Amino acid sequence: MDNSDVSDDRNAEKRILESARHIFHIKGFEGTKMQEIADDARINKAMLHYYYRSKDKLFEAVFSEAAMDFFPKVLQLIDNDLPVFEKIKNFVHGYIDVVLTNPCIPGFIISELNQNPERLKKFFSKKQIRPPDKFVNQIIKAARDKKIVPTDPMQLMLNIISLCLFPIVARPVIETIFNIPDNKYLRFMEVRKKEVTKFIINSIKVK
Amino acid sequence: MDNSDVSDDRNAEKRILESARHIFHIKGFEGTKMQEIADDARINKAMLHYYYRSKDKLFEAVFSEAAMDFFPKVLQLIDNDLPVFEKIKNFVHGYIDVVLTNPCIPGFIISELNQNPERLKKFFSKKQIRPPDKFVNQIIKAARDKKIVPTDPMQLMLNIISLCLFPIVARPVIETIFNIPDNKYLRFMEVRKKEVTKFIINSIKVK
DNA sequence: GTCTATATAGGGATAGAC
DNA sequence: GTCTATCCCTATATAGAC
Repeated sequence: MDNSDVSDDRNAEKRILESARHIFHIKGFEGTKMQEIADDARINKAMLHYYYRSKDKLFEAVFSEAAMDFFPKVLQLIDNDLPVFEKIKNFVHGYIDVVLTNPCIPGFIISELNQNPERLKKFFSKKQIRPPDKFVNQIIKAARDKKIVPTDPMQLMLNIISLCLFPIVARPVIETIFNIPDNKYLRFMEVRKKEVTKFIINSIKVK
Repeated sequence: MDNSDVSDDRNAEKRILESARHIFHIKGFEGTKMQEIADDARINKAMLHYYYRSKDKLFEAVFSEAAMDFFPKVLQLIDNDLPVFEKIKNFVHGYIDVVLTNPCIPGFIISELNQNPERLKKFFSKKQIRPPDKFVNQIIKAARDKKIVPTDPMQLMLNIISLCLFPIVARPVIETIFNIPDNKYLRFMEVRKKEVTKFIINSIKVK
């Protein structure tokens, strides 16, 4: 079946960005060839340069888009008014869900940032990411009220994110050493949502 | 200062592998150019092909070396006869120490494996990595003895590894969003060793 | 806006002298 | 074993017709 017409009614510029996104996310900057993007968008290679002057510019568009989509979502899930244990459950479930809809993005961002750490600083100075004040205050207050044990909010936040993201970023490694077949991984992450939530709350809750 | 002679007395083959390791670890397969390796090894490009027929072969050497160095160390630290809480402390501290001596390797392995998941399967079938039986049995027994809460050993192991590795793999991201200057990161990881140990033991310990 | 053709450079690999 | 020179292909980018 050929679904050319389905895509063709969106304009070329959008199709290019879509293909670029798809391929850059999987193969990274160096691994991606302009020809491959052109083919995927069913368009001529020259068109890429017509719309986005260079490979760098096209990559920049894809990268900012990913970062802009990614960081605010963490903040939104962690920096709200839910009570602390509910918030943690909600974060773990919600965050894993969100990431699983675009499972390549975290690895893409991390890997490209290791190549070129300046990229993020440039991005952050433009976009101004604010610190998670509500979360920080909430953790300090919960400790004062003896609901949780004294905890550095930033270390806790890093723990939560590590537990959610690492299994997705390192998926191929984990599939291999834990011998999980590819088609069982989603199910594994479903189970993991509950495990991680329990693990975190267990650790900080005062009993 | 020129330290050519210091390195020159080791033979070319070793120097090449050393440079290849260094550059592949940082830039990955696609990002690495043979010329750059040659320059770094202060040797001619043709020599690379003389010793290691192709870029693929050279990469293969570097990758297996990294994997062979990396996976057994996890096993050695987690699958021994220490008592459970001591083992966890020992693992977190020892593992972070080991990884920090080669901080690029985890990201290198993860990222290359996302590009080509077959690589690890090939490697594992050769090298035969055994499962961490001692650890698994220990966790089951500790739960039976009510020393820890009932815990899936594999989920626990994944939790521990996530907490240790993610902050190293995602270092540039974390430095930026937590605003940690580059020269403070080692200190941050020192603090983190204790935090993570506490966090894990707190979570599973029966009080 | 879209295509073909082509310029230009870079990168992997080899031939062949020493 | 080590070097220079070179082959050949691929990749980014542009020129110019339509």
